[in-house]
Amino acid sequence: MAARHRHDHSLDDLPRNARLVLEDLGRADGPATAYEILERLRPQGIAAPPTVYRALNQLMERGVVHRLESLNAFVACAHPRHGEGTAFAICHDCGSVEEFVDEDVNTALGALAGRKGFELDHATIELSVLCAACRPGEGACP
Amino acid sequence: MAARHRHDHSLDDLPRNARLVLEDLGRADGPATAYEILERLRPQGIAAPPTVYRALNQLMERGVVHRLESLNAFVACAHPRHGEGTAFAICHDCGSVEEFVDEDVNTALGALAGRKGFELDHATIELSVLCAACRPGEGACP
DNA sequence: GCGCGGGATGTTATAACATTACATATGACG
DNA sequence: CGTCATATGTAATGTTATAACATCCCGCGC
Repeated sequence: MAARHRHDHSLDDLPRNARLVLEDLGRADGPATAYEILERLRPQGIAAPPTVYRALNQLMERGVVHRLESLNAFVACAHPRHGEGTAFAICHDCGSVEEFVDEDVNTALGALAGRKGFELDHATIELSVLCAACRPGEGACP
Repeated sequence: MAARHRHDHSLDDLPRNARLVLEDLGRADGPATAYEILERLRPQGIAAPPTVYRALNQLMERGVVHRLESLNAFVACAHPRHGEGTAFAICHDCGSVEEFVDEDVNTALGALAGRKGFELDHATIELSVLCAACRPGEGACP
């Protein structure tokens, strides 16, 4: 692979608002609701919810942002290019989120769907956990 | 079973509103939002959202109702007494929901949590699928 | 250049989902 | 009877998400 192709999912060709939102989520280093993003980007000229939701949809289509259904919040993807099979562990004490891709889980879900005759489109896997740092005896969360 | 014990998870000792909501979800035979339930139970004297949400919380505590995070909706539990490890397949064409408990998936998730040092509290597993009836060549959905 | 088409954006309003806060009732149990 | 816990009623509000419509900007064929 010589020179740098302009490949399908380059982040360089993001629309302005999507780029702003992605940068904001990157700085946040954790989940954020659409309205939190909105407030933080008001100085940048983002003024209303549809602007944020449109940007988030564009980013989710590219797979660089995920929606956390159990929080109604969004996170920047920690493993770009993994595409499907992403799962999240959400600490119910400190709110930290860890993203991972687990082959065993995906295999089991694929097998399950197959047995039932379902065509699997997308899996939402969100674990409510107590993270290592928040387990008893560890002191406060990060 | 001699005389009727008052055991922990009897449905007989549900508060009035919880029983109404559970019966409604049973009749619905599919997911319903809190506001849909509210509208259907107005004739029974249910008048405001908190009444419905309180009843749903009581039912979820007993494990006889589940919340579908990806739909912001609720379903009566199809497998009472299974407790944890419940997953849902939601057809994005016809909206039907199937609930199941899969040991392989639960084992894989448990192992994953263990490796990461998480204490697993609850898993949200929701599959967006095309159900057998909605797959191409099958005609319309139920 | 000009028109035209599609994506992106801006803006107002409203829909849909959920909770807070406080008042009132009901029923078990000493 | 008092009081404690649970359940309920009700108004207001908070939070999340979309609809609907106007406008802009830019690439492309002519």
